[in-house]
Amino acid sequence: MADKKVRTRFAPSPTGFMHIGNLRTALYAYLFAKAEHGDFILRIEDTDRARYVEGAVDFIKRTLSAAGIVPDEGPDDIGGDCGPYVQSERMEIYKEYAVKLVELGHAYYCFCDPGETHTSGDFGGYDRHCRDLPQEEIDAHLKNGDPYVIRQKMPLDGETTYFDVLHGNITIPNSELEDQVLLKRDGMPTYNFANVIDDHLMGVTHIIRGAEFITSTPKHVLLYKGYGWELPTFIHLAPVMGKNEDGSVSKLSKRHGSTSFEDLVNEGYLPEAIVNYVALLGWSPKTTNQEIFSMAELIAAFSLEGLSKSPAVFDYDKLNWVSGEYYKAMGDEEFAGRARKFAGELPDYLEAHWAKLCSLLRTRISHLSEIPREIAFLKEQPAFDAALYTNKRNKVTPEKALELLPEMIELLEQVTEADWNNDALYARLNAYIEEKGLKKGLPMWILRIGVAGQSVTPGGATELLEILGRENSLARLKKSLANLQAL
RNA sequence: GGCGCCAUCGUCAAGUGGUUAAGACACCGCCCUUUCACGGCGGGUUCAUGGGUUCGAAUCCCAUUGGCGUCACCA
Repeated sequence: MADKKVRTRFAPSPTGFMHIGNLRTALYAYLFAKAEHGDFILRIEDTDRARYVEGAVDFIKRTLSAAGIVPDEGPDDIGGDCGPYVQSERMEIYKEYAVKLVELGHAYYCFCDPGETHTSGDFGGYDRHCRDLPQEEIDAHLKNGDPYVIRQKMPLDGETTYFDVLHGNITIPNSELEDQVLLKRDGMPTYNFANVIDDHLMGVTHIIRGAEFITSTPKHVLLYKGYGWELPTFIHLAPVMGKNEDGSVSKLSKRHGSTSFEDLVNEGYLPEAIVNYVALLGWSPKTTNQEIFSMAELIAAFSLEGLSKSPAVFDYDKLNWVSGEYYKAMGDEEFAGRARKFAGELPDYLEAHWAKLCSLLRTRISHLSEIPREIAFLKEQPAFDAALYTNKRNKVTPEKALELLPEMIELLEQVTEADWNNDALYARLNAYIEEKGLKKGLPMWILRIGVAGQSVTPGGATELLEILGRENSLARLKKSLANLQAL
């Protein structure tokens, strides 16, 4: 038999932000669909009126778009043949199918008040009070317009088994299954019901979702069977974890830091880099050791076999590395443009040398929000300890600094404004170094510390001199010398 | 607690009965170098524990332990 066209879906509830775990689920569903030349559907599961967040649907669409995940079908302008793609707009459909399931004998009306206790001793769930109500009683309630819910009629014994691509056969005793509500008192379906109806009606062939649904899937399976529908293929993804202060791990959440796509973008991580990293969290390519992937490359490399069934810990170190790789591969001009708004207010001399500064920053930064810290010393010369003039390899000591700094200041004062650039300064200093028979690292170190005031800097001595400008540099050096002499 | 899922370096992971147990991040060392970074080279650390099965087990089975999930008119 010819394989049906693959259709996957991402079905978020509109809660206002895109958690990294959700982003990964969406990404895998998208990658699989595209790898199989199938369709990827976006469906909004907004059946919980209490949790609805205004504008959340647009937010989800914008986020997916920024991440490069493009739905083939979905709400509003996205369109498609299986709409509407927002569950709150499909209420008549759920009602119709719920009633149908009652007729099929796999569901029943329940008139119990939600406030009443209806649990039985050894069984934790609903006590099935209304499961076998006489038909006349049901009709009377209905005729009377009494509020009701529709519950699923679970098998009382036996077990339910289904196949999961990652986990193999999963079997749950039916005694664990509650007669769950399918249609709520307000007419809205529950997740467990709407999900099945929509996945079937929308022709979803592969359900890719989080592992938290493993134990509720038998309920879904019973629903499919109740209607006589073909089962989709299930793929339950292991969760994304975060590392706690004490070294333990738990499901990734706010307390682990920035854990939404939006947060990460705001911190200056490239969307492509985030997607790249997240793809590798719980999946690895089968035929390559490649680490850096474009979306097209991910699609080409993706297969279900590469999915991991154990939880993965979100690692900022590796994200930083991936992100750094993207910036290293980026052109100077594009980097300068993206980086500018992270730098804040800049004095004129830095504004003038922004391009140059960025070329130094680009290879030593993992995300853009590191920039203010990296360039703070350029805005204002930090106070520093003379001990910074100490470097073993270059034989640098504060005494040496005291000796050479005056000479170098004198030499630099002879350089004109017009010649004040990296190459000319370097040539000038080099001549001085050769004349004195010094090791290059010695005076350069002293100069760099003197002008920067900190041990680690983006760029070497002459590069910093150029960026700071003649006047500023000389002022800084003189100040550093004065401090040194005062000791 | 019942039920279920998971278990290879600190982290992401390859591995599907016979390997010196890949690779990447991080870490350490060396080289390069006007610092750091980049780049190059090298290094240490891993099969949770205990039983089986087998000539042989990270790979199969069982138990233990641990982690996680789930038990809503939330999704």
